[in-house]
Amino acid sequence: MLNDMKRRNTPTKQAVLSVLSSSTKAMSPDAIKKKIDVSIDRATIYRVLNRFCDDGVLHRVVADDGKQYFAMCQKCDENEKPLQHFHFRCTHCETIECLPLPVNYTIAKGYEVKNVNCVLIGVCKDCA
Amino acid sequence: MLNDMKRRNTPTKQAVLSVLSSSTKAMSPDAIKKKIDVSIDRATIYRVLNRFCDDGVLHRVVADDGKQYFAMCQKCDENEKPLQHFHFRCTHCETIECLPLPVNYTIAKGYEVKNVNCVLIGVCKDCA
DNA sequence: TATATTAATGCGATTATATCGCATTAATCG
DNA sequence: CGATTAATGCGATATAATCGCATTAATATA
Ligand SMILES: [Mn+2]
Ligand SMILES: [Mn+2]
Ligand SMILES: [Zn+2]
Ligand SMILES: [Zn+2]
Repeated sequence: MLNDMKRRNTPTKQAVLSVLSSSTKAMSPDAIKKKIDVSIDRATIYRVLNRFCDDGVLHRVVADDGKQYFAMCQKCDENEKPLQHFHFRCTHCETIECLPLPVNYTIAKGYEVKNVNCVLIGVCKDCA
Repeated sequence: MLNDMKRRNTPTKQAVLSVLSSSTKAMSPDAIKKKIDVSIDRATIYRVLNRFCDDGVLHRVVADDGKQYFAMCQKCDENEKPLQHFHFRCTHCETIECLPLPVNYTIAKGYEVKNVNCVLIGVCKDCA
């Protein structure tokens, strides 16, 4: 937990985590909502996802379609930094996946990189 | 020109190009609009920018704020592919710049990368 | 130069994503 | 059980971007 606010365990949070942990892909709030049987308010979904990101449970990718996608963090527990990796958006099956491909860069002196948001766009191996 | 549709030369297009060619940064449609003296409709700005992207005159970056930014293409004339490079969004001065830093990746076999959208987020050298 | 063609524009409406305020509900703890 | 307050539902709101359509004007042609 990066945030010290007390969190409560709720069915909504459990359901969201359940959906994302059983997915190999990053998912949009709407796609997550659709995967949950019971009706959950849109605003609640967003708030749950944002809190999980704050807490380092999930990470967020903004794709080139301007939308947010969420996925489980792998190395986020432990005090390790979350692994910065590329994402892949397949224009055919319209999915976004976390690639096991770290983002490497050698940036000019003076810049301070705090975060990255990197998406490769094309056709995934399942659709090729 | 990647597109064979006949384009007409208009004051709006000239103004947009003038603004972007005198900027080292990628700019949002709204920022571009503000830099132009005469009033131009929002929809027109978007259409002009989209056409320029289609024609390979400009390229588009979607930042992690979900917004679109536009910048001149360097290697887009000629029949060369446009250079795929990282961008940098400074959270302090709120600008987005094209970095002279190519995006390199070795992706698993089967994937076909058609485009990239890569943004590094942090504090730029002018703000550090 | 005058006229025809149609790309480009202005304007309003529309779509879509995401957030916010506030009253209510319910998780947690003593 | 009762108190505290995090979490939720609902409606309103903010913002980005696009679309339909009538009008304007850039360009080509006579
Ligand atoms: Mn990821
Ligand atoms: Mn660029
Ligand atoms: Zn695919
Ligand atoms: Zn800066």
